[in-house]
Amino acid sequence: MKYAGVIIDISHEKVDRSFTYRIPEEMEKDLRIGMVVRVPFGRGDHSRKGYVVSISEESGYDPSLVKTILSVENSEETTESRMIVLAAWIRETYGCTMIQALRTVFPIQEKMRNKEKRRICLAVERAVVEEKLAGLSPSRYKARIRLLEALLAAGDEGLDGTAAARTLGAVPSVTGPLVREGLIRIEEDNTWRIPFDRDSLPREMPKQLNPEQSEALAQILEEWETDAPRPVLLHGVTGSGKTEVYMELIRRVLSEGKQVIVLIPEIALTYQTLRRFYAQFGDQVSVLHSRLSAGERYDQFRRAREGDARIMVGPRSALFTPFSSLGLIIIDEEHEPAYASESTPRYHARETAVFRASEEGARVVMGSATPSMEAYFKTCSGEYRLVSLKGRYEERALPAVSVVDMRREMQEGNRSILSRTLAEAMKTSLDQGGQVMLFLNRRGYAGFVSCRSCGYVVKCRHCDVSLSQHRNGKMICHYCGYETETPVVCPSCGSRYIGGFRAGTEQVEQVVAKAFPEARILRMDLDTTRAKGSYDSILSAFTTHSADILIGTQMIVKGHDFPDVTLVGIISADLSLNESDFRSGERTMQLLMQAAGRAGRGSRNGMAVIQTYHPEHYSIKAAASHDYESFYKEEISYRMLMEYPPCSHMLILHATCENEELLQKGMFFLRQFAERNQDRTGIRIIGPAPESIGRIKDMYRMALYLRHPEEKLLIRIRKNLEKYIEANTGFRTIYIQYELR
DNA sequence: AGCACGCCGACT
DNA sequence: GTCGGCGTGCTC
Repeated sequence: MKYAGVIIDISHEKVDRSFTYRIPEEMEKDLRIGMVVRVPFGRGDHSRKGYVVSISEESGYDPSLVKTILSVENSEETTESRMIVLAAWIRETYGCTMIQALRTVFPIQEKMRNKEKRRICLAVERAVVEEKLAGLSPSRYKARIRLLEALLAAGDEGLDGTAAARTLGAVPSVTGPLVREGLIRIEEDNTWRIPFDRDSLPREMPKQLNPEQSEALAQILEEWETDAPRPVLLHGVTGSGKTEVYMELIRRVLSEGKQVIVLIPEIALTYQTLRRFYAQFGDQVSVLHSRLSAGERYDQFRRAREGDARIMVGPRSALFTPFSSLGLIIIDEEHEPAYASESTPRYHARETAVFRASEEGARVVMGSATPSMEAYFKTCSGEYRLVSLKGRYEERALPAVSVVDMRREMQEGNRSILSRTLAEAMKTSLDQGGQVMLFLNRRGYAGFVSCRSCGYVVKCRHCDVSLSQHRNGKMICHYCGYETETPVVCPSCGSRYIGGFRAGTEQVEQVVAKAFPEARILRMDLDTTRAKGSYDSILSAFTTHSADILIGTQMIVKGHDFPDVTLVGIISADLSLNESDFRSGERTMQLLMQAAGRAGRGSRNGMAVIQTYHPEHYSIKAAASHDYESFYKEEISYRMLMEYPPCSHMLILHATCENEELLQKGMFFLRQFAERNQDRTGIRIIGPAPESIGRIKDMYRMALYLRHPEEKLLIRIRKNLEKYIEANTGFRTIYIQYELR
């Protein structure tokens, strides 16, 4: 006997979960997830529409109470059913409950529920209502009086149907008689708001593609002509004009009558991206971002569903736009970590986009100047098609990059954060009226220990990642849990100048202020941008040249163009290079290339200075010579050797618990459970180890890593783990998330 | 959401 | 008593 999990198509929170139904034998063969069925529901066994969200052998509910599916309503694919299939895939691949997956795919839950967003309005003159009110017995018609009085107070606007039902008890048994009497009217709201000011946005004609761009376009179209078009990776240096190629592709897809999703990595870029797309495509463009109100988000999804919008621009979540005939998904800056969700389900937008596209017969084009190892790896295996866009737009030269060896600075007696090369370059730039950006490529907290004389970094002997310094003086590996004492002298050269490496923006600001007392300095980090609007005000102050030097973290290198910037200084490439993460080399290369790309965007040529204790490292050399391919070759051999993704796959169990001891015990059992699968499957287990931030808000955090070349096998092991955790009450207070990479 | 059930005041 | 409005809880 087979059973189906069905979500009832009633818009209400309390039935927002799946109900088990028996599948009649004759349906067993054809029933699929996402299909619309009719099921008996509630006391009266009223026949209702429902969506099949799961199919299983067990009922998981008292079988004597389980009812049977009446019929298949619609075996055709609808937009909604396709989104349910997508949710089922997310659940299967990344590990979460169906409800969590559905919430991800239909992110505007509350508003989805009020499908017929109703308003209750008065249907007659106020005087008539007042007269009626006076005639009603106050003790008998409490609910009606309450409603009518509220309507009188509300005026022409009327009341929101759902809100009135909740606060005033305006349920059908109350409104029904009043509607029949003709006193009130229930209206459906049918206008939607546009979450941006259309009139402020300029319009422009399509730009002519240059020969490079035309060639790239031709290659992509050639791929699209094949029987099974592969996802395309458009690899083009910053400023090579990838957006123009996207525009041309979009124009073609629109002319086929299909729709387009444009993914961008973060909100900060939304407005300027929207501007460019609106200029070309006008009202067909819609946006989504997290600052929209629930109502605005809902309206954008509805505009998409009803064909009013045909291009959706937005972050990760825009991937779930309910287009009926999706033709193309564009993923801009494909390598950005923002595409990986950090909450359950931890889906990756790139993979999810490829899945959605393959289900719906759409194409995927992703672009980057510094592709992720994952995407580039897939172009090498032939799974994706690589299209390169060489040469910078309008022939602007890439900035000259010089790498400064900080060990040498130290030996020659300069112990300042600023090398002599950087200080001189800053002086020259400022003297010539240019602006300077100083970049701290730090992602939060860097706890590594290194030697300032020789550059030695304390690393894990098993995992080849940096160890992190803990409060108790121990050094810990965040992958395998390996522990060692913090060295007092450098094990490599014997120097005493070994210790935690810390450089904050404030510290840099002080040093710079001392060295360049006349320069106007702006600092941009989490502290200075906490207040609302300060982000934009700092950036615009710098754009208008009311400051000479901008010091900041990651946030200063994204998006904005500063034409007067002639020098970009990277204070220490080691900050990201020595992060305790196997991606540190990749991230460093990306950040450095991006930062260097900020210089010389205007008419003047730019220059970048990278300070480091590892001038020989391939990530730094590649960034300095703008040579992605040679970086890729080095990095992929490291990933291959260490069996890190994309050469192998990794299932990460993130566990959180208030009780540290219980957490450790639980993780120990999970490791044991995994070990029982080890001989048969050959998975490699690392950890458990504390997460890089071992405690947040009094919750302890640990991770366990399982590696295997086969993604499918890890998914199977995850399912077994889920069952094991479910069956053991000891895990009740431990919150576990899965991440698959 | 929509239905049943149970409570409570009003009226035969 | 009992009728009917009204609040509450449940639905595989």
